[in-house]
Amino acid sequence: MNKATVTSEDVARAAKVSQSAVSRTFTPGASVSLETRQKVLKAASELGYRPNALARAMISGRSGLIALLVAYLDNHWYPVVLEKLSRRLQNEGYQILMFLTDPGNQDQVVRQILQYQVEGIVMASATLSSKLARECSKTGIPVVLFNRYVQSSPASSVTSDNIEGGRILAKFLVDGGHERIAFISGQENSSTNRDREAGFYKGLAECGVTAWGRAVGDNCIEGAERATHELFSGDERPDALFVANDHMAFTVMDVLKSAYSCRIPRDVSVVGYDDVPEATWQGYQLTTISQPTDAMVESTASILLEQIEQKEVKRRAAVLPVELVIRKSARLPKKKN
Amino acid sequence: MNKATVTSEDVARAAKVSQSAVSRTFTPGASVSLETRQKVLKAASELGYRPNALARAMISGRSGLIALLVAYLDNHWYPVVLEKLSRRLQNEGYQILMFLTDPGNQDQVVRQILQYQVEGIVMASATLSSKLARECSKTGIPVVLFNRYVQSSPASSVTSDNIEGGRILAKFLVDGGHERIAFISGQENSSTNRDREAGFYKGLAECGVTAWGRAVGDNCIEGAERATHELFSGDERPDALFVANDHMAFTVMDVLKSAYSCRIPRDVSVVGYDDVPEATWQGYQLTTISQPTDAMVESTASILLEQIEQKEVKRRAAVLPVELVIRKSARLPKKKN
DNA sequence: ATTAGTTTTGCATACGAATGCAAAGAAAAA
DNA sequence: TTTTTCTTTGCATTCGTATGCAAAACTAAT
Repeated sequence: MNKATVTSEDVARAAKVSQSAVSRTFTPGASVSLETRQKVLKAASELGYRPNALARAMISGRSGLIALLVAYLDNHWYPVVLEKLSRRLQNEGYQILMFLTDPGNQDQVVRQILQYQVEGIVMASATLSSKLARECSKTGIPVVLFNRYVQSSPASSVTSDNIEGGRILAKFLVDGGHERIAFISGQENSSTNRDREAGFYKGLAECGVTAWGRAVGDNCIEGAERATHELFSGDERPDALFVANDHMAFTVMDVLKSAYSCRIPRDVSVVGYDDVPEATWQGYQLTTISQPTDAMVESTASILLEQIEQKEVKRRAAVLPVELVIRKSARLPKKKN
Repeated sequence: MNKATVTSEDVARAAKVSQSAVSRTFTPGASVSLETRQKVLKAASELGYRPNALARAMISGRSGLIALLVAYLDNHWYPVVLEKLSRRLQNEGYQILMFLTDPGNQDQVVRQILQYQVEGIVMASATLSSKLARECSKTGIPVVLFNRYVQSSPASSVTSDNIEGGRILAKFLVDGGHERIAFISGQENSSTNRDREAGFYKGLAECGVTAWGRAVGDNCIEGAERATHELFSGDERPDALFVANDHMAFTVMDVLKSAYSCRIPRDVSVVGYDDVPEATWQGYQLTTISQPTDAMVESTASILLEQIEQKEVKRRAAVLPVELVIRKSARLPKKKN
C-alpha cells in the first residue's frame, strides 16, 4: 500500500490554486491571502501533504542539516554533550546528521558529509587532519571543534580551560601533602590531553614539585588498567594520581582497590577530569574538574549558528572556565591559610 | 572566499563531455568508457567536485538517510546501542539523521523526519503514539522499534526476551532464599518495563511466591531514589530488589548503602537489567540480565535494510534470548540441585 | 469614475543530478 | 566490405519546491 508521495502540485490541484500558492503557504512570511492559505491547508491535510525538505533545500540552498562527528561514546561525558547539543540545534530548526568516525574512515566521512550539503559541522572527539580542515574551509562550511582545537586550522573551537584545570588539580594534590604524584594520560595526540597534562606540570612546577611518573591510558579501559599496573608494579608507588578523565579514573580506582588493595584516599588519592554523572556515585566520589558542559554546548551552538547565518566564517576560539569539585577520592589540603 | 559550488555541469565542461557522462562516472555500474571516466575524474578532482547528495536523492528517490529517534542517553545502554547501530548502518552506506525526542515534541519530530525523505526509521527509547505509527506506515516507510513494541502498530520491533529475563531473575532471587522481594519499575507505560515486571511476577508465581512490594522508579535518578525510600522507610524492609534496569540499580544501591546502611548482598540483594558497562565496576558488581546488544543491533539493521530494499513492509518482531550474569550484588542460590 | 497604490496570483524557470531514448561509434560477424 | 551486435554518448526530461516577474485583483485616494 505504498502511497505515492503527495506533492505540492497535487495539493494545488485539489485546492484549485497554483503550485506557487501551496509553496507560499508553507513558506513563513510569503505573500498569501488568508483565503487561499486556508484552502491550501485544508487540501494539504486531507491529502497528507508534507513539503519535501530535500527539494526545498536544493532550491533554497539551505539544507537545515548540521553534521555531528563523534568518535566514541563510552566516555559518558559525550552522550551528555550529544544530547544537549542535539536538543539545542533541533530547537533552532536544524537536523542532526550524525557520524561515528574511526581514525581510519574520517576522510571518507567528511567527504560524505559535504555531499549532504550540511550547513555546519561539529567535530567532537575526533581528530581533524589538517588536510580535512582545509577541505572543509575551502567549501566555506563553518566547522566548530568541540573540546579540541587545532592551531593551524581555520576551524573554530570550544574547549574548557584544560590548562587551568590541570594546574588546579596539581596544586590541590600538592596542598594535600602528596609527594609522589603521577599522571595517566588519555589520547596523547589530543589537544585536550596535552593541555591538561601541560597545565598539571605547570601547576606542580609552581609548587616546586616534579611529577613522580607518567603512563599512557589512551582513553580506554584496557589502557587505564595497563597504565595503573605500570605505575604500581614497582617497589615505590605513587601516592596520588591525576587521571586525564573520569572515564579512565573509575577503572583506575577499581584496579587500585582490587589488585593493589589500596584504600582511597588513604593510600592513594585519585583525581579525574570531566565530572561525569558517575563521579557522584558512592563507590567512587571522585574529586574532579567540572567542565561547564552547558556553557560549552551553548557556545558551540551559538558560534556555529552565527557563522551559518552571517555567511562569514571567521575563526573563533572559546575557552570556558572550569571548577574544582571536591569529593572524597583525594586527600584534602591541610587547613592552614 | 565562499567557493561557488561545483556542479556536474562544471565538470562536464572542463572535461569536454556531457553532464550525463559525469553523472555516469559517479554512478556505480553505469555505462562509461574508461577514457571518459578518467577525463571526468581528473576534471572532478581538479575542480573539487562532490556530487550533491540531495539532488541525487530527489531524482533517484533514495535519500540514503535513516532516522534514529532517541529519547535520552543517560541510561548508558543507549549510547552503546547508538554507537553500534550507527556504525552498522554507515557501513551499509546510509547516513543517520538523529533526533532527540521529548514526550512532547514527538509528533512534530516525526513530521520533520518524513520531510527529509528518510528511507527508514529506528525508534529507540521513545514511545510511539499509535497515531504516529499510522502516519508512518501510511507513507510506506519501514519503522523498527528498538527495545519496545506496540502490538497494534504495523511497525516491526526488536526486543530482548524481557519476560523471560524477569522470570529468570525472580527464580534466582527465590532460589537465593529471599523472602521479601520487591520490584522497582522503570517507565510504567513502556512495553519493556511491563514485560520485565510481568515476567518477574510470573517467575515468582511459579515458585509459589508473591511480590513483597513495588515502587515506581520512572527510569531516572530521582525516581529511583524516591522508590527506594518508599520501600525502605517502613518497619519491615525487603530483602531483595529487582530494579527494572541497571541505570536505576546503581542509584538504588547507593541509597541503600548511604541512607539505610545496608550491606549488599548481605542485608539486601539487588539485581538489575541491561548489563551496562558499569555493572562490572568494583563498587557495584551488579548481578543482572545481559541483553544481546550486538544481536539486537544486527537484527534491527537487517530488518530495516531488508524492508527498505524489498519495498515490502511486513511486520516482523524479533525477540532475542537473554542471559543471567551473576556478579556479587545478590545472594547466590543455595547449592542443592 | 478614474487613477494610483498595494496585495495576491500564476507562469515560467531554476536547483543539480539521474535516466530513457535514440543516435553515434566501435567491435564482431558475415 | 557490408551487416549485425554491443557499447558509449548526448539530448531532453524528470524529481518537488522556491522565487522573480508581470498580470490580475483588490483597496484607497482623488
